[in-house]
Amino acid sequence: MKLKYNLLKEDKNTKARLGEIITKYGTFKTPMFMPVGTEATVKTLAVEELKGVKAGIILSNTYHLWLRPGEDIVNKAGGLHEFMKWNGPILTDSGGYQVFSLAKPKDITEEGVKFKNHLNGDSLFLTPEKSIQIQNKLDSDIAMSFDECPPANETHEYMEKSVLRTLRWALRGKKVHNNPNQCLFGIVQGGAYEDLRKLSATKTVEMDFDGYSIGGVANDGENKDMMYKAMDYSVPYLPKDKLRYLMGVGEPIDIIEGVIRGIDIFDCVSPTRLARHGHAMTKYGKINIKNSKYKEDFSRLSDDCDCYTCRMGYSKAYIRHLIVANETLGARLLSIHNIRFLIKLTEDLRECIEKGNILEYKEQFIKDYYKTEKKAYGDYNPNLK
RNA sequence: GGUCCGUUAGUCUAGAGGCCUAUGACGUCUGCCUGUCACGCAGAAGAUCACGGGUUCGAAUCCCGUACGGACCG
Repeated sequence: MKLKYNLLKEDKNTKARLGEIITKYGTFKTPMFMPVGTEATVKTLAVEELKGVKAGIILSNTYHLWLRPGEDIVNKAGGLHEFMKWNGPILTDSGGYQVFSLAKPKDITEEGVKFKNHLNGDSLFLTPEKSIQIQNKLDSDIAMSFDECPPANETHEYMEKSVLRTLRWALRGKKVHNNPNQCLFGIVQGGAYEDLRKLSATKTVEMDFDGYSIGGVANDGENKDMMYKAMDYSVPYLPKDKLRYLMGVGEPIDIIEGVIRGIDIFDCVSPTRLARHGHAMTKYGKINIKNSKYKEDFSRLSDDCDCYTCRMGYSKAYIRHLIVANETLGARLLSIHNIRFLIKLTEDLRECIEKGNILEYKEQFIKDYYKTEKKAYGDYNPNLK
């Protein structure tokens, strides 16, 4: 059975929407944040812990599983769900993002992309067809089209060429897609160029995918305007009855801005990577647990957090000790906390859509979060309907 | 008691008269991380080169003495 999206409610004041996804592996509400499980594991977390943070769906990665252990082994295991014992929905990224970070511009051709295996330097070639075939075998619930993911600051000339190629690649992938249990999403590209986002979105929608994502926005963290424009220029052309996915985005404010702009699901490595690097996300900004001021701070990470780490009452001092001592439990406790923080954020946003107060929520969130967060949150537009 | 060896940031260390306002690692401190090449990356602080004297234009570096540590001999 393929996934089904039900639009449950639209916000009166913004483009935010409440929905639900029904899959063979369960149902979850949107907006939703997807933890990233690149190597068929959300780093440091066991399946029980993933359930504990109330993850509705996770993301895994075509590129990594292709190289190791290989899609055939995953297939023999009975597919990705059975292999990793996660019986909830899974989305697989196409490998586009990884490949383009490994490839040189000259190695991107119409046929596909030549690049070096990051594990052993072998020369590899990935095509749209190959990416989809691998994903078919991985047997994820949602496969992503193989797209080119150029930096948002590329020239209009290059971006146009790239958008057109990504459209041709999407069609090629769609033609070979062959897994009745798996749906396939198209990806809108075009950087921050209004005409190209429109072109990319309308042409991708014409191909009639099971859902749509907006890509190419998580390349430049400094420039939030570009990200917001990319959404504003794409979303109007996406059908209301299909899921919308903003790829790679996971800063809390960006999730809020995304939901307000009509996005349903997000993914990001930040909660787990930040955790491994010793940071905890809180409503008052993120904290660096390695800072010496937490040495004797026996309070929990957050007073109103319902994650396992906080419920247990693990203190900042203890978690700091674990991170400093390079003990894996530290990364695990922080990963649990951070993922739960982002999923809870999407739960709050769902409640806001029910109540119709998402803009007030955003204002309050910014006040709290950027009170301590040093990085300034620049101009933003409420993006009213 | 004698002979020899050693002593450089919190720790281990590079150093053989000018390239030393002293190297590197670990530790400490701070920052960064947005479809994971990522338990990673960047930066900072931290040393009167054991102490005192001497040789020399110039000493962490050579000489003498002292202290401390070690080895061997009485």
